[in-house]
Amino acid sequence: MRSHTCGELRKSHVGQRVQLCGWVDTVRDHGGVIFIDLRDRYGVTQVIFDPRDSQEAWDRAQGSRGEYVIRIEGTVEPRPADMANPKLATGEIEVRSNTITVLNRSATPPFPLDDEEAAKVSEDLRMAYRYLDLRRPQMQKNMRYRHEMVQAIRVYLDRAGFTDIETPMMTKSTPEGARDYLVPSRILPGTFYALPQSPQQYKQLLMLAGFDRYYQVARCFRDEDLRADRQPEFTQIDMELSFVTPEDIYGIIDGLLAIIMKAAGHGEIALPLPRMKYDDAMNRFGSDKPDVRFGMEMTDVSDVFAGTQLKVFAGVLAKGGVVKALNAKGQGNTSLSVMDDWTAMAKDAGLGGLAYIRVSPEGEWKSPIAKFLSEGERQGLTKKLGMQPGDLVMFGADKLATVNTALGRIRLIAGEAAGLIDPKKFAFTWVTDFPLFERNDEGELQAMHHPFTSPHAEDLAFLDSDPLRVRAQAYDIVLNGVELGGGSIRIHDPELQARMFKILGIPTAEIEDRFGHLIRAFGYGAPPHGGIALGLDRLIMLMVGGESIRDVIAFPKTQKAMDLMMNAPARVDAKQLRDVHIRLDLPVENPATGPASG
RNA sequence: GGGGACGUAGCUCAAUUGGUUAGAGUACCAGAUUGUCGAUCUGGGUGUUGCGGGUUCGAGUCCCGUCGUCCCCGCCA
Repeated sequence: MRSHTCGELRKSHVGQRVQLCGWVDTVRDHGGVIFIDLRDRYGVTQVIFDPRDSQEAWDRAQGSRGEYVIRIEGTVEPRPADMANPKLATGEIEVRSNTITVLNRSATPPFPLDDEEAAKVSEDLRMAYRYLDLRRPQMQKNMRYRHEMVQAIRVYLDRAGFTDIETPMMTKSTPEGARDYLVPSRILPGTFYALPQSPQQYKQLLMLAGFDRYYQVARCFRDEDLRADRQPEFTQIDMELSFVTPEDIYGIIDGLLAIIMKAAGHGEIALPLPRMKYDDAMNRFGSDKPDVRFGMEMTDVSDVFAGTQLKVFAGVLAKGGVVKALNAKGQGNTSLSVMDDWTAMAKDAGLGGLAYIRVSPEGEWKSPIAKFLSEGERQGLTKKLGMQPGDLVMFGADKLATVNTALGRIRLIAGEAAGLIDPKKFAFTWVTDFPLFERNDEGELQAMHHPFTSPHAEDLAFLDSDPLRVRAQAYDIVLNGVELGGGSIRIHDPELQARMFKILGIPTAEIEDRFGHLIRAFGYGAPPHGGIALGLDRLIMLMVGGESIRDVIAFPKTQKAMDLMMNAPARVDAKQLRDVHIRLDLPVENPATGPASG
């Protein structure tokens, strides 16, 4: 139907007879001559209709409206030099047309389809008409980027000897971790499949099967609450390798990320990517996914306050807590109302409050705590924090973990407020040596990563005596404060795996029921192996500078996990429920509300 | 589950202390217009103020409930 796309005609095509197809972007009717900007995913070309060329074509052009689908035939002509449009790649030419076919008409779109206007439109409307939203150049670009990056990843991994293997979407629920999406079985009444939270066990079994290097662009499902960077279904670049150390994984991912940065047009990055131990990440940045685009690290000032008159700090230190500080350089003029907001945030994060000192340009310390500070403490703080006139210093005092987390959050918003975060910068870091276990709310041990994660060999001695001290061979890759992915070296020894389950307090019968297949498999010669999974949506989001992974997913869900275009989830027929042996037990208060079937 | 922001024309927004017929830009429709490219000019308001209830002489505005979207906390091995 077409000889060219709407993005490719140049001066070199002048004189050629061409056929173009696309959507009407705009119609400019001058009474005589009519201009139509014709758009497809490749670009925009100006088409000119003159009644002297063809009255019939002119009539149809005049009747065309935005988003009509048309096909035109015409001759490529140069534009007079002063009428070229530098905003268009095709701006030096136009197509003089005497033939136009309206392939399809369009209703008036419910919102403007140009990027600038659409950015202001409420997101629910864009989602309800996602197919129109996707017509916008920005969304076309995002989807195209996504495609190109996945292509680059596949080529890279193929060359590195990886095999792409699909694993089941209908699998078995594993009660740890996230809530599962369940699929009822019709054939076996009362039983359910679960959609995979990740292909974790399958990929480990593939190592056992001898597939050496596996990868998959894997869809994963987690029934948890949504965020800007979390969707109930998302995509991972999932991989697993046999006979590897963490170094091997770092090397492969470093190379992969370098390729992706290049494919996204962000140039070369220095390799190897920087690394940081988990403890350092927590102590310096207060996060296991530190944003290392800027400094403003935490400093432990407990020693400065060793004999302090300040009761709050003294009390914390007496109980074995710490006092840590952030110096927001040059932010001494931060308003009290902002400080109130940040204090509320600190309290929300578990601190009793947020002590702070605003240093005036003259060097005067303006602070509710200033009068309690001794000269020695003043000097100690000045020296240790490099305090200068105009600085803002904030303190957190509590248990180490609480202070770290709370000040870590304050660091991010204070850094943002101070304009320290360069949105064009890409700062990667590995975070290594995660703890193997953590305590949950009930005080029980649970696996920080997952129960198949291998402990550090040198920490094995503490596995029973001091499990919280045991480090895992687990690692995350972080970009600009976003967790891009994580993985670990797995346990391949069935005895150690059984020991892990025991330490985690999983009863023997339950181990057999939930993991018996895995332990049995590991009894048949499991190679040492490890892997990693990268969140593809987050990666693409960061590469295209998006605010949310919804920007890089063609058909995302809302915060209530609804698809506003399909109207999913929806009710189903009683017969469908009977087939899968399900009887509904709905809350009584408002049975009429909720998503209607449709 | 909790905290916060928002909901008025197709879209983005305005509307004084609760006060007359709810406006503007844009889109849309009609007409004019032969070099525009955010075309221009003239004319046209197309509205269940998300929904339900309440207070009031009178509600877009106040109160209660509810629905929806977004951000954050919890949650996400």
